[in-house]
Amino acid sequence: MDTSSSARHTPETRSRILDAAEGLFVEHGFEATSMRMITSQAGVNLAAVNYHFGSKDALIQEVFRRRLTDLNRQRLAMLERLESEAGGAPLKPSRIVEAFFGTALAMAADTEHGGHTFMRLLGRTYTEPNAFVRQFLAEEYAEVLERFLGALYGALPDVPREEILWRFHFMMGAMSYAIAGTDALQLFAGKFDDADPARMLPRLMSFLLGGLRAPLPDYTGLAVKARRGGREAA
Amino acid sequence: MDTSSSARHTPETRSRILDAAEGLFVEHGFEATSMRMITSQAGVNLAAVNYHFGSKDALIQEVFRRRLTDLNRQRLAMLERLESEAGGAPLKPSRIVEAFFGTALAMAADTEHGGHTFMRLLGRTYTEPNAFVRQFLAEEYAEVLERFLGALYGALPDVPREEILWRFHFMMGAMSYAIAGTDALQLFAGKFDDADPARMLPRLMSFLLGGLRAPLPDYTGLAVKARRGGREAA
DNA sequence: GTCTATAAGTGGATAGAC
DNA sequence: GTCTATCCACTTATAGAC
Repeated sequence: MDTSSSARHTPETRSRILDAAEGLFVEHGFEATSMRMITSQAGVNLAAVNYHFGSKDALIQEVFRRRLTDLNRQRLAMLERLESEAGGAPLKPSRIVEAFFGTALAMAADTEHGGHTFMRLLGRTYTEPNAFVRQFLAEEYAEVLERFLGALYGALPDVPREEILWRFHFMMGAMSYAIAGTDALQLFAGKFDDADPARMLPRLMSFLLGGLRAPLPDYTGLAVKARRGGREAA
Repeated sequence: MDTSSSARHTPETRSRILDAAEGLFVEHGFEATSMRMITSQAGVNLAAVNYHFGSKDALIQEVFRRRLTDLNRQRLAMLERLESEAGGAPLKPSRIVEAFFGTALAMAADTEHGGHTFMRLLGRTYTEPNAFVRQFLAEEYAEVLERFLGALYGALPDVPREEILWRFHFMMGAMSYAIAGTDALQLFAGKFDDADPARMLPRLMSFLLGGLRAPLPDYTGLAVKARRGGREAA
């Protein structure tokens, strides 16, 4: 944000800190990453973080804002292009899904400029315990989420909105694991022969669309009251 | 609350600590949860954790082991029952998926004995940065994962194993978000009208099976280079 | 803008009384 | 097994020199 001409002498310190923080947050999480780790990784002085960002929390926020603004702008632009091309007609669900998740996967495929690192971080942060981070993320996402859900409601008029909502949520979970799984997860470690990022998009898209267009669930036979305790053996 | 006023003997100190830790880990994460928070929530002395478990890391491990052993035993028992019922014939994919994810959702529906709390924690922990936690989880899951993947390979002989592997991974992501989403996520906050846990199983199952049985992705037009590990699927 | 030094506080872990 | 009192490594954040 600081664009004063006198600050020209150290133009990199800010972004060096952001890059270092991004990488360390992915590797260790927010709490386990100390200011000392960040500044030493970035090759800057310990006090620089507080000078440039004010606090650790503000730094975390800026790590997300810097990339998320761009990602969500891309998403909205893509959706608007689809809508103007369709000229009032309902969009194909596959195009909507691709506009939302394809942009994310494109960013995740960029290993050179930190996009991959960031998307791993983002995927995990949806379920982040830190309340302030979740709150901030929800605000950053509010508009784009509203727009894409609205587009899906229009594209799938026969599917109850509640189901679309849940399925969109499931899709976000699948995507997070898709990105995390290529290198972060130990669970499937050594099992994947083919983790080519270029194949991830068609791979994930098939799965997502299959799930989105699946037959609606059958709720008949469910007790009205929620059952609890899975212990029972019929 | 206080059961005995005379003797401060608390034979259940261990489990009180485990319960408190489980809840606080979900709410704040491992790093942000201090021993002092845990012991004060459990109503026991600070030193009790180190006496009973040895260290904070060992406590974390025990929080998982206590429930995961049971969950995975249920899963394997369910799978074995399916296999013995089928008598050598290949299983239906839907039954396999239900055996794995249905047991997890049943545990997540149990809000009274902490199952719900634990499943939220578990879902997040697959992508946990803490290496020691991930490693431990991978070991706990090794057998059950091997067995269920094998069953799916047999049930879907025409689908390349690599695709099944990825899709299973996607399914786990969807399930994690399904469980987390009912109360942890802020992103969709206020949007869900119907978060009835009893409806979650059919809801999620439709999505998962739709994704698992989706048409295979079309890789034509993608560059074949940049593959690692070298094994080519025929 | 960058640095050193330090303040003010929290973390996990333990020794030793009971 | 449970408790108190404590150790000290390590945290974020800041004051003030350059």
